[in-house]
Amino acid sequence: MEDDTRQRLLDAAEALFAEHGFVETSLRAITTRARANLAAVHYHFGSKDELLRAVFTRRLKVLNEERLARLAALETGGPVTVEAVLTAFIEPSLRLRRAGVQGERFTRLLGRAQIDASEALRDFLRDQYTPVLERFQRTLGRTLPQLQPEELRWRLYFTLGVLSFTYAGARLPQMPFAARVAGDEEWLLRQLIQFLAVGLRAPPVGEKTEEAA
Amino acid sequence: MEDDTRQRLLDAAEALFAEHGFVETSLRAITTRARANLAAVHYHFGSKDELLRAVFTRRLKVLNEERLARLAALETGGPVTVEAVLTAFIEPSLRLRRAGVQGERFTRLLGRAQIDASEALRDFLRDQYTPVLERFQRTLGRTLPQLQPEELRWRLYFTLGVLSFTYAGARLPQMPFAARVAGDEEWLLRQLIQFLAVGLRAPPVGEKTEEAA
DNA sequence: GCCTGTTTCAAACGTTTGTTTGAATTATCC
DNA sequence: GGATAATTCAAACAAACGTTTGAAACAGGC
Repeated sequence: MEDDTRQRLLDAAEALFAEHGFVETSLRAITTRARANLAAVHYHFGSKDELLRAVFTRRLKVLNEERLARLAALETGGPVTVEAVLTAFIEPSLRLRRAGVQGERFTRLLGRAQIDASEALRDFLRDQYTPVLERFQRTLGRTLPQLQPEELRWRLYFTLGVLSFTYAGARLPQMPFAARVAGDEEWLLRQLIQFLAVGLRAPPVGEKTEEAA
Repeated sequence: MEDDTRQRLLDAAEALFAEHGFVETSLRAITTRARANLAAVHYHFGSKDELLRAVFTRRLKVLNEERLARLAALETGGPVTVEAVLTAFIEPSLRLRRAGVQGERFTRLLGRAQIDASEALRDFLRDQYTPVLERFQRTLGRTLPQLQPEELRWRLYFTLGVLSFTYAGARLPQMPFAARVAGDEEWLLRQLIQFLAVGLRAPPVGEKTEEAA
């Protein structure tokens, strides 16, 4: 059981980072939860920052590879719908949620990181995300040729905003959440795709399209 | 110049909290930037937490009151479009951005807080947001009677996700941001409303509506 | 059984944090 | 202008943090 401690540290860190954030989580809280010694973090990972990166690497690599594979598979066929592209991007992460409480914690951490992330982590995440986001944008642009590149980028930005916010599980007053999300990812996926697909497909703004009644 | 220091502290805290987050910002950094003594924070506000609340209160109160006033004004007339409701909610905050660098910092802080917020701040924000969100939901529900309450709530949730993400200014690889947002809030407003309005208006899911080609 | 490398452990390190204190300074009023 | 209150200031406080250390415990190979 040499790297059993390693896994327990990753699990504990993942849970606590997702729940309380990176800086608010102390190494003592992590090692206590993992039933490990305080120095174990530095022995196995070197520093707190590298522990955080390890938490991301463990799941993000396979996640984004699956996304890329799905997007690539789409383009071998004929024309592609917006819904299919969205599904290729969202479903892998949603499947992670379905897989268990640890996966759900990770997606929460992932959503948080998009806004929360400190300087150092941002570079790391950028390296991880750049390939899949560029591919995502390219595929989507081919499906929606009527959009100017800049307009497409903004709508992609909004899309990622919805996903980050939802994954992060931002608790809002009177909002659904706790009751619905747990164990009902199919409903959530359909809601997400329905909302995002029509938004992406909306006619370009150009001039003002409509206004108050 | 008794409460001049107070204002300078609020400005400095607002800027630093928005840029680096609450916990990552030390009182020493704040007081240095505000050209005030370290103890000034406790003299004027009592604690770091209360300083944060004061930063929010200063602008959030008038912001949400303006939103409520606009929504109320809408309902005096006849039928209301989704675009009008969205404008009533978004425009006041976007006007804050337009007003100057301090307003932009505040919206960034506001967007961050929706995800970042610690336990204590969450309760505070809930109290501030509950009235306007309930009103928002009620008005929107009347405009979109075909949506089940739960479906409406989710789409509202997605909407707030887009806004929080955009205000927070989450920097993504290859994403637009720096170039566009500054000084071009009209374009951003139209983009937001175009994207969100069609999403809110999308037909209810009920059964699956479409799938991969 | 001994040796070598890996892993764990308790203890301490130096910083930084939010907060408190009490005196010094400045403003306000009569 | 002297008394009174409001504000500023330098200095120190205890607590918590990430990190380091060096010895103890354990592992597997020969």
